[in-house]
Amino acid sequence: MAMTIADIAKIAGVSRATVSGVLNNSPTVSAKTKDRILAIIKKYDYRPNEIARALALNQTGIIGLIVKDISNPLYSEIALGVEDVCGQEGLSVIIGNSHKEWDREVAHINLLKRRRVDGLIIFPLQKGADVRHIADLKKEKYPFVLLAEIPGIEADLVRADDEVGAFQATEHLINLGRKRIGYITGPQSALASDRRLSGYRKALKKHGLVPNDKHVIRGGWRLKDGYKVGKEFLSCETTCPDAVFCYNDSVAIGVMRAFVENGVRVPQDVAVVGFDDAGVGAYLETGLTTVAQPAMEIGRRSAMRLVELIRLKDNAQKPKKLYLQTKLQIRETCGANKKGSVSVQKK
Amino acid sequence: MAMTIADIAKIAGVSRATVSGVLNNSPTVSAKTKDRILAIIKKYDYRPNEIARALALNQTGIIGLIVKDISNPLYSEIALGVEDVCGQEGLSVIIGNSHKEWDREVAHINLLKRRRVDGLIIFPLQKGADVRHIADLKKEKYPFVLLAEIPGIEADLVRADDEVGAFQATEHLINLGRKRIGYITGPQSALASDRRLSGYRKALKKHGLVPNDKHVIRGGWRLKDGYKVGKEFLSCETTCPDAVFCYNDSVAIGVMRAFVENGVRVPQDVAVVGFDDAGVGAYLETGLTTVAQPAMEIGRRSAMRLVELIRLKDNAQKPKKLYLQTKLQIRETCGANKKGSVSVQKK
DNA sequence: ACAATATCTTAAATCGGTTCAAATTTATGG
DNA sequence: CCATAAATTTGAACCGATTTAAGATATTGT
Repeated sequence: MAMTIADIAKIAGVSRATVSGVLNNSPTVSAKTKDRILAIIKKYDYRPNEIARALALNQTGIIGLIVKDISNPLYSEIALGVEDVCGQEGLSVIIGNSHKEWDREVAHINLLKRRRVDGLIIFPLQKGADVRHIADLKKEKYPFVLLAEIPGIEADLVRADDEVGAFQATEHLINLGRKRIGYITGPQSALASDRRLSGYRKALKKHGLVPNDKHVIRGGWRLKDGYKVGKEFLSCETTCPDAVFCYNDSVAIGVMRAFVENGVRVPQDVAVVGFDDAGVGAYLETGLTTVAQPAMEIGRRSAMRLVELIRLKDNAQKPKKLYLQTKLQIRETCGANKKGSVSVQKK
Repeated sequence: MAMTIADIAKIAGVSRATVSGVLNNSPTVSAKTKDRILAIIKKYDYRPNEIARALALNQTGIIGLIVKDISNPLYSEIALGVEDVCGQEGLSVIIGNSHKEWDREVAHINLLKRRRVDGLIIFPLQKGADVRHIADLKKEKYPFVLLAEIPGIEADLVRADDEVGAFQATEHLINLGRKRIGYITGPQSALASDRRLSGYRKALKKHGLVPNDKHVIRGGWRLKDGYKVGKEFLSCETTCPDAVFCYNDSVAIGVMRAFVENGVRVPQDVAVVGFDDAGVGAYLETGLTTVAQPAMEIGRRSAMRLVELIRLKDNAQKPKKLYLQTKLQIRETCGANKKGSVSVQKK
């Protein structure tokens, strides 16, 4: 088996306490013994057992991150940000996928609590779900940060400012001279879709455009949802919009496909704007203009906040809510002219 | 603080050993006391401390997964597969990003060893790197599975069968009547690129086509690498290929972009095939034909193998190497006809 | 040189579980 | 009813670290 602190102590002819002192560089151990023991530790390649340490210290140095699906670029980039910050702090990250299933979300949280992780970052199920497990976290003062609001629960939160993002996108379309701007919503359960709708409406209002109910259509989150709505738009010629703002990029691509198939040109006839900028937009022949989520930054900031909560211990203070700026990524589906050279994304 | 096994024991009026027996449903504890204690556990919402458990059992129920960058769709899908299998086994997964940096890879492995994770799945740096840390794992009989070969180290491995994948893609191009088929390589350090080149060559050979050195060009892994090579191809008209097989999808998209910009039509003038099928191909206007990596399956199988290694304990047996089948995903850049009413019209 | 301090080291308790030989209780059969 | 076997339960050691009061050594001032 691996070396233990006792082995090192015996070899060095000191007590375990002294070795422990060296490991945690306590100032009370003399420089001489410290160096001597350090040398021994190195020589025998001794690696302190973090499990034993965690038990004694009552902290694991591990946090949990629960997302719906790590293979979704949005979440994986969030994860990257989380891991980045945590890595710097010496924390490890356990990832759990809820797959949008309540049972799995609960099971993951329970397991992570048993593992005594120091804190949790959770992208929770939202509307209509039983959220007692989250409420419990709060009651137990377990450090955690949410990546999406849960109605009825006041907790630390980090997310993109959807409303402003949507507002800016819509305003951009208006400034380009578009008059009949449509919005394709996300799935019913997505609060973010409601907020984006709200930003969209505010922009119309500000510029004196009258919202047309026919232009707000329930969509979804997949390409085919957008495609379907695109066909719908085309069927009623009189009200066909000259610009479409979409819940996300997949929907935007779907709606574009429907348009293009029917000879409707993007952006000449209809401009299109997506949301998320989740990796695809830049690869399209006609680059997709989209509201970029600061996904990496969401990950980073939520991790930083979580670290704060963990350090604070006595977190009696009020939860902080952080709304990060989106960035309108202008490409060819509206705004930018098609250029003769590749626009190479940095990153 | 949270309840401990001692608290439950006291409440139930039994010893800690008995409660422990209940938790691990040992057959020696009577049904009656078992039910009674179970009720108490539920009532007080007692959650056993997995840290203490890990210390006593000398196993953590955690595994480590080290990839280059979790925000890369290929790796995030692998991660999904790993987490899926591990979840079923009650294992948690710690993810570490090496960012292609040797230091980080080593640091992650070291930390995970200190955390006494039960095993590791590693996508390692390859060519030219110091791999002693991996060799050490083997020496210490630490259970681990690699997702890419390391020259000189015999270890358990799960990866896609690049060579066969490349062979099939190339053969497909040949069967479509293409005669001058090019290959754009990946970065120098990628062993996978060499294997794909080899598959490509075998296919040419099998069908009696003479390989042309001008058609194998060093590329890279980014869109702009492909774009650059595309321009190169175009500059020497006489040797311009009528089909290009690319190291990955990004390169394929880059080369397509170069072609399209110069009025060369895909697939009519030049067919293009990518590799990976990492999420983008299906979203393009002209769907990208590509060799799909079984990423999820790679994750699943590597996790399954790791679980085996962990269970086996005495893993004196020979490492197993698993090469998973790729799948040629035929879309419009070669092979499939564009679906829908509109054919590929110039804009 | 000696008492008073300042430095360093250690023994033992603790964290919250598991394990197993030994002790206790219950069941069986003659 | 008692001896014996079978079924349960328990006490104490253990996993590998940290922590702190107390003990040991070294240093200082006079």
